[in-house]
Parts: sequence; structure tokens; C-alpha cells
Amino acid sequence: MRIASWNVNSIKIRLPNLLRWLKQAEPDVVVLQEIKCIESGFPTLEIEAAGYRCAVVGQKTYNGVAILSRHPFTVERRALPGEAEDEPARYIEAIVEPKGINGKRQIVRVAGIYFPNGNPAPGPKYDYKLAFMARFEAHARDLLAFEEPLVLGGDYNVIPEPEDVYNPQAWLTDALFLPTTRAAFRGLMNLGFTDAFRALHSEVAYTFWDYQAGAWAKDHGLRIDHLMLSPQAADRLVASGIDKKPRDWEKPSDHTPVWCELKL
DNA sequence: ATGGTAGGCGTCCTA
Repeated sequence: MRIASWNVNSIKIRLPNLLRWLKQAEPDVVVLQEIKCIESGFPTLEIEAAGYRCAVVGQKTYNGVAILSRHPFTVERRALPGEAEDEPARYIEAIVEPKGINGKRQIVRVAGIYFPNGNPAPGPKYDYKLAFMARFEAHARDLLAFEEPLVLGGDYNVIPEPEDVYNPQAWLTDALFLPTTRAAFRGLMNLGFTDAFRALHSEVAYTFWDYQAGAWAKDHGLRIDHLMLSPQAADRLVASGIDKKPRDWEKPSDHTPVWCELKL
């Protein structure tokens, strides 16, 4: 079971790249962020033709998340607990149920999350980021109680450690790297989650390169897209990676996919 | 050198 996360920065612009990547990477489940459209504008037919069912939590112009899956799934949540109807579209959660081997039922719960950027900090946007992270942590704690394979994937907009940014000194006051942000992220991790990429890789690696200032050419990147695994998922982790190729294609997203493989 | 780029029901806002 291969599960991936990708901030596509507009599904309309990125559809050709998404279809190309689905074909070559063959993920079972993908969570997308920043689709930037409402559900009726989502290219469901094209993605279904590629073999994936879709669920969309849409929003015009900004944000928006989706889950794609080759296996049957049911959507469990379309927002975090306690969020209002008009809250930005940043969360989707589903239970994926692949065909069992020997008739054995095996499920994996997958959440797709688009955390607030939070800049400029301090300010109301940063306050919102921290409030979102607190709401998310409370829900993640509840989900852990199910003791099931669980993957929380998305654009966390958090640089966890200095080695996850090309120039930590330049990012000390940024909302993605402030001590308060990193502490909130650690609080979440310390509930018992495993970073699927870092668990298997010690090398420097990034998932995002800004469009500006030749960041991609100079490899000035950040690692801000993460797949967090519950203990039951971490026990099944056999591989993970960051697929840099799509960042080098025509009309790229500024993010590239992160993925993990679970032996269910 | 305080710039630069991308996307969107867009002449600004977000990232």
C-alpha cells in the first residue's frame, strides 16, 4: 500500500503533471493540498479514468484538499472537530479498505491536511496557525486511541529541524521555523507518531522549492510535507521517499510528492 | 542586490 501527499498548487493547472505522476509512481492513495477549486471544478472524470476514486473538500481560489484512492474508501471527516462550516478547506479523512488477502479485513485511515502558512509572524495569521495545530493535535490524539494503521499526510508548513532547510539562519523568524511552531510540531509527534521519511532516511532532503530566486536550481528547499504514522502504521513501514522528478517538469508545483509504502 | 514567481471568478491576496 503506497500512500503519498502532494501540494499541487491548483489542480486545474497541475492535472497533466498529476496524471503523469500517477502513471509512473502508481500510488494506492494520494492526498492533495491547495487544489484551489470547489468540488464541481475538480477533474474527477480524468482522475477516475486513471483508476482513482476521488473525494474533495473544495474552496474557491484558496486551499482545498482531496483524497484519491485505487481502493474503496469512505470519507469520515471533511473538517477538524469544532470547525465551522465556512472554515477554510484544509482537512479530509477517510478509511481505505483494500481487498483483503485470505478474506482478512485490513483498513488504513488516511487524513489529508493543509496546515496554515502562518506568515507574517507574529500576527493574526500566526495565531490561526497555532490554533489549527492545537485543534489538529487534539484530534490526532483521539485517532491514536483507535490503535489502527493511520497516516496523517499533508503540507504541514513546518520545518521540523535545521537540516530540513537550506539556510536555517535565514528562516529563524519565519512562521514555518519559529521555535513555537517547532514545539507545536514536536508535541504532535510526541503523541507517538513516526515521520515516515525521516524514519528511513538520514540525508538532507526537501519537498518544497520556492518559484522565486532560482530556488530549485540552487537547491534552496524546505522539507515541510510530511507523512506521520501511528505506531500500527509505523510497524508496517517498508519504504519511503521524496519524488523530486515532478519539480523539474514543465509547469511544476512548488512542492513535490512525499510517499511511503506500508506492508498491510 | 529587500529583488524574484506562480495562481486565481485577480487591478490584490496568498504563498
